[in-house]
Amino acid sequence: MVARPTKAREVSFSSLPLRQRFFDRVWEVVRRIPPGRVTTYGRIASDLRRPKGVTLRHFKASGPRWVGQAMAHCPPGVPWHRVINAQGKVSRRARGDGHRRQQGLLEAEGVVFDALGRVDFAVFGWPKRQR
DNA sequence: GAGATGACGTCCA
DNA sequence: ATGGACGCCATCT
Repeated sequence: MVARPTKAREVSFSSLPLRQRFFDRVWEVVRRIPPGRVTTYGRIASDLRRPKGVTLRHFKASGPRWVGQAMAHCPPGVPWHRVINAQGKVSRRARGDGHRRQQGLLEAEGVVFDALGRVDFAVFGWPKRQR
């Protein structure tokens, strides 16, 4: 899949955007996260295979954000709420209050947030952190 | 078409 | 600990 120059709207049906392919892979991973566990955008990105044509540097810098984009466009049935940021917190949305709902869903699954709104990855992280 | 913006992470003061 | 700048670029205004 060669990254073809996207001339504004000419790509509507020419091919499934590279982005869509990547999103599919992300959702596949997120679906495997068990209830009551959480993982991070960066962890998912680094676990996924880097798309061809994307430099390591680029992927490292943008991968996590692409995962975030994938979460923003999740199809029904994907436990998007189990993905949080590397600081152990629920990421605030630029608009809306989805992050509140997210924390609520996690707490309903037994995930505990400390006073600073952080989750202990040693307890709730997925995959389970080895030590 | 130009400019701003991200459901992030890392580094440095 | 924590606050701010930066990288990177596809989308959205």
